[in-house]
Amino acid sequence: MDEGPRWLTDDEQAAWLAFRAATTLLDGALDRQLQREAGMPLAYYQILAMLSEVPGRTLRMSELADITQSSQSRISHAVARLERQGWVRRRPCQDDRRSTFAELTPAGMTALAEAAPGHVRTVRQNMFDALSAEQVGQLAAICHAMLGPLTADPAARPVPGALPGRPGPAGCERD
Amino acid sequence: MDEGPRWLTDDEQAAWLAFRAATTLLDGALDRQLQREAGMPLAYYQILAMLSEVPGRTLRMSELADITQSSQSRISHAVARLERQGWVRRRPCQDDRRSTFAELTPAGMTALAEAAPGHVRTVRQNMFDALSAEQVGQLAAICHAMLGPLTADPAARPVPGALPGRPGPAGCERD
DNA sequence: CCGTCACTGTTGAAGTTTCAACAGAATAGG
DNA sequence: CCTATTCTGTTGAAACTTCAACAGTGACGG
Repeated sequence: MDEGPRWLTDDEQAAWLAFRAATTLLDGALDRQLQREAGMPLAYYQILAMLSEVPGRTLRMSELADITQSSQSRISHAVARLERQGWVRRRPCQDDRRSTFAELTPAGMTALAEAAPGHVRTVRQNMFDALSAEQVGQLAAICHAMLGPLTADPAARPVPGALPGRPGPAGCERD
Repeated sequence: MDEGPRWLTDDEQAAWLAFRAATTLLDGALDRQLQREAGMPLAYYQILAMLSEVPGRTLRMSELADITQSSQSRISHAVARLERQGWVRRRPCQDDRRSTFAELTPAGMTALAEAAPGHVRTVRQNMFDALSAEQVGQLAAICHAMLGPLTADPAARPVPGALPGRPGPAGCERD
């Protein structure tokens, strides 16, 4: 017989509330700082950041969606806006004509370079400056433990149809 | 002379990426589960949950905004929708006619009670089941450490000029 | 009393995300 | 070859959040 849900213990409840408060406030602080000083929301900054760290500064739309833990639709809308702003350019993929490349433009690279210091400063102030080196390690371990179920559970992933594992064989080569 | 921003160390960078991924995926999983099984987003569930845990199941709008770490505008829109749905009722405040009470209705209490088990199950599956008791304690300590700067920095709070402490005895000491 | 300022909450528009439906292209099978 | 299925990405509408402006109320000082 099912006992009903196992509610959270007092310790878990306390951790949960603190976790929710901290992540919510941090997200808001990062978003507001970037909007104010760089004119872009955090989600768009992360798109530019991911593109900047990849050879050719180019990724397929679906790779971008995977890396940023967001849906294809969201990426499509976001890249459309970043393209209007001149920070990203779309290019067709020759090997697989279903795919589209998103490429960071020089203007986008500049915008990212100007936004990065303020962003890192905000992350430091609200997170790492308050943590010991030991706590940083603990946090990494905790987050990796969470990523297990989170990446295994299909209901936890943004796009319903996606398989648990990555597409596997890399299809497209860039440039 | 400014050294430029202090970039993240490799350890910090690794922790940061894992933290971002874990919190983003967890948020999405919780939101999708509630939307699917209870027809409400996580933010609205939390409003109902906060109201349910308070004597009289009633809070002022601004208290609700503080507790849920959200803006007054967001609460106003959200309560408007919850009211249309019959889960919350607005009542005028006699003592201070600027204020408005938000009261959880019996229907809202029922909806919350039906949504709670699935929500707790999702939290367990994606978080606490993957963590040891020791890690739960570490996480709580880490989040409390982050809440220091996050609640101190006025730029980190949703509404500019809001009070630093909730029911704090010192309240608003500002001149 | 009056004027000024702070506080509370609402509103509408703009921006972002989600959702469902869709189209084009690759893939597998008969 | 032909068809069905899957993959990739886009689109428009609806939902949610943010932002700026606003109205009503309370608090304070002259």
